Amino acid sequence: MAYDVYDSECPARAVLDHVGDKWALLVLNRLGEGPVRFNALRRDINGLSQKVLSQVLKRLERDGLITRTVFPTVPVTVEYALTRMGECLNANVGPLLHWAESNMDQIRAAQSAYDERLSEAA
Amino acid sequence: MAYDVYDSECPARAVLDHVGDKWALLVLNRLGEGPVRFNALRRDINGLSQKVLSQVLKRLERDGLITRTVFPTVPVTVEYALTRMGECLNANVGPLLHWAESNMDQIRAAQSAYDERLSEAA
DNA sequence: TCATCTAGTTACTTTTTGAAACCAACAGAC
DNA sequence: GTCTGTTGGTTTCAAAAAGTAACTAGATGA
Repeated sequence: MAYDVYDSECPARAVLDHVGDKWALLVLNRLGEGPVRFNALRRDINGLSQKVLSQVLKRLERDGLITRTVFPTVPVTVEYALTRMGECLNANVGPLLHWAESNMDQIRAAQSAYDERLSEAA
Repeated sequence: MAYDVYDSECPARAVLDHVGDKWALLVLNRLGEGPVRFNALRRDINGLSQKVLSQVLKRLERDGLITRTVFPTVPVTVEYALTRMGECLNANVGPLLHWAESNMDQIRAAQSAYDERLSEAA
């Protein structure tokens, strides 16, 4: 393996900086269902601001993970979609998000137990 | 599905905030190879500061993803290891990091192409 | 004429991050 | 004895990032 995410100098780390980001994960996953327009992404992903969304989209486009298509409608509409490489990545992202959703009960139990142990110790 | 990562009010989003973090991904993945001590993690994961590492470890421990074991040696040693749930999560994290490493060539090509298009347009 | 839609950008504030110093407690070298 | 290095952290402070809200343009509908 020529690339190593554990090495801060390795370009793979730079990509991890883009991909290992909660907003990027949500955007990728949302695009996995098909092409989506800018404002639709913003509305669907609760809490995502326009500024951060446009930054995330630019990074993902630069990395070749998504495409940006402008339609000359009035007003102009812009559609974002996964590239083949983006789809390939998303195949690994989906399980991560799905895992979070399906293990929440166990996680919440662990958090409660942890907090209780802390307050007992104090 | 009772939980929804797209909803900013959902606890699943809070967990995504912990898990969708480059440092947490690297820590989890490193622990996937077996228990590791604090300073070993810090040394192995290039660029990770003590402060951030201790924050990440606390969050992951609270979420029930890792265990923290103190050995009364001199000086004291602390070992971190994945719980069963952590291992389960890591099964989804590994492919993500591996994907980044094995697709770097294609990503770098996309970045170069993107940058060239930008400079041409300017 | 005023508000609304599109997809962003810009300015400002607040939060988070990262670098470095510091802590205690002990072992071994000098 | 005291200087260095080890352990696993916490604290402090400056810098970077993120969030909030306002603003852009150009056409549509009320």
